[in-house]
Amino acid sequence: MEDLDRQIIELLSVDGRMSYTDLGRATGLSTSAVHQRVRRLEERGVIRGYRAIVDHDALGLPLTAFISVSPLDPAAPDDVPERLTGLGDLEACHSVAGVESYILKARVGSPGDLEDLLARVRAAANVSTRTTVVLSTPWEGRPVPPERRG
Amino acid sequence: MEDLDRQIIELLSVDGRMSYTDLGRATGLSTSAVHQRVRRLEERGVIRGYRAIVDHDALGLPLTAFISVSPLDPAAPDDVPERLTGLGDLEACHSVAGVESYILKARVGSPGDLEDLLARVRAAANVSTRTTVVLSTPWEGRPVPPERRG
DNA sequence: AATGAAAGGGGTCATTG
DNA sequence: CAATGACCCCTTTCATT
Repeated sequence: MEDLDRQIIELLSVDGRMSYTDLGRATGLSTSAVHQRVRRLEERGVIRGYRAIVDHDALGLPLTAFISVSPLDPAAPDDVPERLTGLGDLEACHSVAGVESYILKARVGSPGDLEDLLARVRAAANVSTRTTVVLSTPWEGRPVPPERRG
Repeated sequence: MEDLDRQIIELLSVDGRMSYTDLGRATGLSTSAVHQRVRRLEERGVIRGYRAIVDHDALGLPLTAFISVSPLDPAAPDDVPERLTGLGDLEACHSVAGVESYILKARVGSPGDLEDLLARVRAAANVSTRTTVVLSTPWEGRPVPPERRG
């Protein structure tokens, strides 16, 4: 990973809509050179896409929760992620090393919606759940800068 | 929140670099109408920014972990988030209702880096930690669609 | 609040070094 | 792999409704 690529990634992590012209000015490359590098980063899967960062409160989804999941039948084949896909309200699904098997991140509108979601999760994947409600989020989604080599 | 705004937000959540022209085509609005709406969504703070989504493996940060944090001195003023800001490697900090006080999300390069980070977290905020290592991430950062009204 | 037009700048590609 | 130049499309603004 070249230094120029890391610079470009860092800039696009902070402002995903920055123009190739501005990226060029910031990196000392021409517009088309930057464009070429970005295309290659996208093709290689280093840059996976671009997203608008949205305020969940404004969207009517003020309640965030982490749901830890344990399969009830340890003998059953583990297809929990597949069963939870398309359930809605779930932003992430991590397989973890710990007491439980998965950690889910949920965004809902109200405690009632969370109650509904938990019922749907348990039913869809045959699991028990342990839920941790988020009270506030001092910071989130902060881009972790790419590793620098000495 | 109007339906057109929700449509625009959904489109920009999936492709944060979509052009105003394409947004117009997708929503049936003129380019300038879309542009005006996006500007207002940004000004109101509904759209908080745009980010490139980056593959952490490719950046040399293949190890993700959730760190649950408990203050050692419950009498001390709670400024954990401030103390952890700028520590690096931390992507998020949530204040939570549960046995522990905070959940942190970390991205590091190796178990050794995680060990270092945990020491820094404990020292900086005077806390004990409980860490859950992520083994794999079936999905993450999936945009939760804005609430639809019946 | 949306439209359409006009002016300027950026994206895109082929070519060259 | 980067730079240049040309062309086209998009962005941006403004007057109009």
